Amino acid sequence: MTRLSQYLLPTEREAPADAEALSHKLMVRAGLVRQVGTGLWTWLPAGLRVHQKIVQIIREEMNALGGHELLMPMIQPAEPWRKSGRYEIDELFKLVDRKETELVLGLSGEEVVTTHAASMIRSYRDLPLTLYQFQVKGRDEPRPRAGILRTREFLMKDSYSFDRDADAVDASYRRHADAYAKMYDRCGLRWYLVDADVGYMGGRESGEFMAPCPAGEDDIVLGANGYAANLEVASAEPAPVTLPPSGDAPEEVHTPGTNTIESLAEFLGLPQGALSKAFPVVRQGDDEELVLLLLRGDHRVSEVKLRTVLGAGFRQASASEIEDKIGPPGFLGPVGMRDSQVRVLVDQGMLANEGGYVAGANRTDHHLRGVQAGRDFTYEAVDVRQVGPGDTVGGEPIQIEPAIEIGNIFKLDTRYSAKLGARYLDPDGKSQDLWMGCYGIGPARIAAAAVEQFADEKGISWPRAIAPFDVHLVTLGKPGSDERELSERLYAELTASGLDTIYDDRDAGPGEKFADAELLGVPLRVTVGRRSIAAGELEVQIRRGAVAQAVPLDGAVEAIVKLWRTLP
RNA sequence: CGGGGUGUGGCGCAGCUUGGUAGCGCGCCCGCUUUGGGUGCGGGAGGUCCCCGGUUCAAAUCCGGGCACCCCGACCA
Repeated sequence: MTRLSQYLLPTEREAPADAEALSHKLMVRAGLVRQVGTGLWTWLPAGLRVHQKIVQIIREEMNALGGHELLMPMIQPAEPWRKSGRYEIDELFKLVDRKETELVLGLSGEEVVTTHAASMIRSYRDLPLTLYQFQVKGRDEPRPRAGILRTREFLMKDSYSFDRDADAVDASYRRHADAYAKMYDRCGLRWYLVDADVGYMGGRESGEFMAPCPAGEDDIVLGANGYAANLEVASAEPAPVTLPPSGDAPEEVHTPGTNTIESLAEFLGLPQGALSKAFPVVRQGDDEELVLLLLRGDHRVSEVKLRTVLGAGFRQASASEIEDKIGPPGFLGPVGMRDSQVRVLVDQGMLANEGGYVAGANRTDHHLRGVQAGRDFTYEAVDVRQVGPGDTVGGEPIQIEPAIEIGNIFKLDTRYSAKLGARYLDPDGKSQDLWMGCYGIGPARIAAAAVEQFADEKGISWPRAIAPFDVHLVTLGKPGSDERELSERLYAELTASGLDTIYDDRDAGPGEKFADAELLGVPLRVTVGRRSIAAGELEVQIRRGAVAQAVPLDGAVEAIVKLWRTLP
């Protein structure tokens, strides 16, 4: 029973002044969510219905892939986090109880589930196994933002697969990817599965599910033949650049005061792409190493790709390190370095063009013209460039779109099982590490993405599978009127037909009721007014596109049910 | 963590420069009115002006400290 006169749906005419993202504004205005503190939100009744519908879709698909639901605690002992090496993560909420025991708020569930696996999974006969839960996750985010999009506490479905070996992990991973595809399709979203960095989860391979929309925090790169990748890791062919011809050897030129790419390009009258940019970086770790990275002057470094290439974190080299081993900052190049042992990495975006680049001469106010990799210096080719507009994949220009991350899947392999001692006996009776995968999905982000993707100037337009209600019944009649009597009957019949119906029986004007209905975004609006009675029909409006149609009163409920089934 | 901004009734805001009994629109309550796009008229309720301290006869306003929240960046399964 959902009569608006007795329901909590606090709609607002104006968005909170500090809201920026469309989903943030609309979800607050439509009375779906309310803020409690930075990154902390309450789901109000109508919003919770959306959330629960999404949760149910996810649950059904998890069960269909053979997953078993369980529920693990959100408050967890710190010890397994120390063992896994994740206790130091800044986002991890740490707490201490009255006995001074160290605890954490789970930001995901690997530590606990792997601890369980260690004690409960003994034999290859117990495998494969997939466990999942819906549990609140806590994260001490450096910057919560955009309403419900990045919060410090949120419900997440996290699942974990346990297998015998790498091939079996691949199969579990594939099954999850397929299940996720079904979930997003059922939720009515536009989405992509993209290549991604593994981040602090660690592991061999990961994929991110991304819903394109303006409020997206990430950028995704889309190209020909289904190419899709997070901008952080994307690869593409750069737009070519015309280089001046190279002579037999580099030629030194006097370039006073040109210690930036812009000033040098201007001084020489060349495009920035004809210059080479030098990045001296130090690979971090026990065996720190200074490396010189070269990139086309008009290209940018992807820090994520560089980290992958180096196999470790890195930092900018200090001025003294640069002076010591390469040359004067601002005029660095691969030829004539003070220490010829410095490794030179060349981004492959530089290698595709004929001719010679301009590079620093390792001498103040001087550069070299006509420098060619291989001929003039030895190098390793790498791909560390951040792709950009104008690049191509398979000959077609790429597209770059902002997107919300709505799910993530990882092949963890033995990264957690080895550290937490989760092992099984194989058919030969030998003890082996368990092979794992983990898979996360956030219902709140699916809701926000749906709002972003389908809203119009009047409000939200939910995909029907996750709408808070199926039908929004608006009565324009006063209590006691014929219209009201008809509305009451329709409300009962619609509800009996299985449609979740919200009934606007408030004592309010038509404009207000229509505006609220459009803001809330229920897929079908049924209006009952004097007109309806007179014409013997109802006005039924499809929210998406605001298309109205007349439905004869006779058999109206059946017609509405039928129409509803055709909606996106 | 760096930069910028904001805290005044449920929401959106003015007032602060130049100290003097706190205001507007919307919403809310009551009555009448209106009933297919936030109708009109009348009456009314509601505020520790973020907090603490200071200056002053007097502080929303000036000074000091703190807190909260937002945006950009860094960061971010």
